[in-house]
Amino acid sequence: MVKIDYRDPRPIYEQVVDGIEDLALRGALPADTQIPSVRQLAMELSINPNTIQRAYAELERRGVIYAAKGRGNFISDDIASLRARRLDEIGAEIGALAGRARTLGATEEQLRGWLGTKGEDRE
Amino acid sequence: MVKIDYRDPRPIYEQVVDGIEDLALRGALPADTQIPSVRQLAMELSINPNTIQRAYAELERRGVIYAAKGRGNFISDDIASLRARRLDEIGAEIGALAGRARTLGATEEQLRGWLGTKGEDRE
DNA sequence: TTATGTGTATTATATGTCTTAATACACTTG
DNA sequence: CAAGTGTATTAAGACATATAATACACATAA
Repeated sequence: MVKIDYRDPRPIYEQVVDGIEDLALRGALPADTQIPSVRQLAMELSINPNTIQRAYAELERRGVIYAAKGRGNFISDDIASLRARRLDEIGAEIGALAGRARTLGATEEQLRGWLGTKGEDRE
Repeated sequence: MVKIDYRDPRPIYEQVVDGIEDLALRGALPADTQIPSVRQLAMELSINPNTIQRAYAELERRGVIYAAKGRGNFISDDIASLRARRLDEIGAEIGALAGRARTLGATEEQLRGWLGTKGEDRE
């Protein structure tokens, strides 16, 4: 479901949040799919249930999952809008990095090259 | 010289490091320019000298400044290579974000648009 | 109804990072 | 020699993270 990297300086709960959000936004977990229970995932990852509880609370706050007391946690409907929002954020990050790169003297060719994979026009 | 933003979740010493590195890489502080002493900058920013000490140690580790005991701290020569390295890092970040954006369904047009300012070809 | 598995909330403890505080010492310069 | 530098050390507090141990309400299947 998710993997924890203990060399990653980010807190565990954040890695869990990002991991599940990633699966949801990519469509790997369709809407209304049930995800592991708090205790299940804690067992699987060998971490404390409270840590998963915190991660799930954050995922619910973000609208990635919804909780049904006594039944479990499920992937939210309307992942599309979450995906769009996330793309906006990524776009803003890329824009900021591009501006910073230009400040340091990067050329437009470099910038386009960093985007990779398409429109490369190699000589 | 540098400004601290207390709403910024990053530690103070890190903000100082990034601020001075930025000034150096942009060329705002030429090579061999003396920067404020540990105690001076601490006074100016109303923070503890130990925090500046830590920031300067990190800047020296990165090669942005060099220290001369009893005299002060100075901007390093060969800022050019540091700038190049930083641009490589930014390029890698942009590449990663671009890949992630494609995974979420971003179009090449979107990606180019996010780079901003040039080659927009607006209709 | 009961048992089991859910989500949820609470309190306590331990650990690590960040920051401040207070010194101390070696070095450079006027 | 005095003042200003870098540098190192020890202590304390605030805060975030994670674990531990419960407790309780709800849903579902036996």
